[in-house]
Amino acid sequence: MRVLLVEDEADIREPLADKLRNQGYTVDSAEDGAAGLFLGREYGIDVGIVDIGLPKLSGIELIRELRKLDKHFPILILTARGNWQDKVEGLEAGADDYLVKPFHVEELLARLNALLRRTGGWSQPVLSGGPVELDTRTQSVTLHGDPVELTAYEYKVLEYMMLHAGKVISKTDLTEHIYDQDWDRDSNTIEVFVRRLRKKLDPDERYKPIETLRGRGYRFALER
Amino acid sequence: MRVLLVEDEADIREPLADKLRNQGYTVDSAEDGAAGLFLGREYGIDVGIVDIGLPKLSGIELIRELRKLDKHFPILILTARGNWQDKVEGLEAGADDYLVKPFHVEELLARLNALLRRTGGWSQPVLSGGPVELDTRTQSVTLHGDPVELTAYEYKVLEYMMLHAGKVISKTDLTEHIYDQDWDRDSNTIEVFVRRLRKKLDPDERYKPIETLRGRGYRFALER
DNA sequence: TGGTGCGTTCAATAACTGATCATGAATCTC
DNA sequence: GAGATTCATGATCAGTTATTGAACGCACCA
Repeated sequence: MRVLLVEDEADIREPLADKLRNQGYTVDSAEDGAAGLFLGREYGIDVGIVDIGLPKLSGIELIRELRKLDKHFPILILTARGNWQDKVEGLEAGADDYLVKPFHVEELLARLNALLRRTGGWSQPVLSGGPVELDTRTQSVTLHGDPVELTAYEYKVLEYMMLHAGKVISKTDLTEHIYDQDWDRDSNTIEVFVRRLRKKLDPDERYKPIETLRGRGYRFALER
Repeated sequence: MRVLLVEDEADIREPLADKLRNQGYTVDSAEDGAAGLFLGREYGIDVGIVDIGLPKLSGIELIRELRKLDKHFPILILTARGNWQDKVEGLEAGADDYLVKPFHVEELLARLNALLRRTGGWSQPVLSGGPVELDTRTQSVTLHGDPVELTAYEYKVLEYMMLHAGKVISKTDLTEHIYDQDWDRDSNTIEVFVRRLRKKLDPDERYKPIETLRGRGYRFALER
């Protein structure tokens, strides 16, 4: 899950980004609207958190621009206390929910989850495909009901694949959704993770949960 | 268990806060409604004790604001003798119980416990996971039915983990919920507590009640 | 005032994980 | 079918993170 966080106050942005990463999200953060727009356009963002009062390009304008670019990931806006006009304007511009500052990080997380669930990002908290089940709440994975130990990155790769089960996922998609910054193109890290996942999820090579589509990417089998 | 205590009279607030800490609660106290609102929104509060007659923002307003922010932790209000309107208004605003001043600390504690039990703050008074059981009422822990002696902080760590059994709990989560002020320290205190807990709860390393998720945190095993 | 308990800190080691490399297999292009 | 791409795979490495035993120091109590 890749989050775009656009907030000018470092005191809010940094700890929030930390917390989000902590929760397993991949975070792109920007301190002004222009940078936010760039990130939102360049990367495959899954959900946005946007402060309304931003330098360079206001949050409202940022959202309008993103929507104009056909970027329809859900957006949660942050508004200062009492500025309810901002809130209304933001929602009209295409935001999906709002939160009044100051807020507690826990609250934002709850809202974010609710938003993702509502908009179908996480349609269900438990994703399943054949014998493998992934619970996004506990970040745990089971194979035939038995727990499977995954490392942080293995989990991220699998989560993204299962979230888009049945769809072809290119390696750049994966890298983009999994790493905070851009990454070396000529590294086979993803292949290695896929290899490890296959080994853990299908040791006998019977279910083949992850197909390879040469030249295009991978696909997580829908059902079996 | 983190309590938000909002009371302007220091003569009542301070000893009460002490007593609560004494009982194992983590206490955030504020002397006016505005500060209370800030704390209530900033921290992950589990239960609130709010005086109705507060400066800056009345107890009633405070409760309304908190509820508006989707903060649904149970709240116990304190009202002056005879002001039964306050009581009614408070309950209407979203409080869950009330206590008339002056009161005995013991009485408040009893009410608080009853409230927590009733509202499911402690969904159950006894949390269990595998061979270990934790009774929040007596703050006692048993392993296979045999009592286990824990220090105050060991207990807090365990309680928080068991309250969120199955979920990944980062070390920052733990520090935030366990210490009154979240001072970010770059120390390994949490690791040490986890170590001591493991030693006491699973001396033979057979049940592994506390899993480590490297880079992510810890997880208390759901069942075994 | 000396002892005890407990939270914290320190330091050394152990374990893990993400990245990389090297090599071989599969598939595509011409 | 030869050569080029792309992917698979096992091994290894270096940096990070967790574990662990011990010691420290403060508060409390007798």
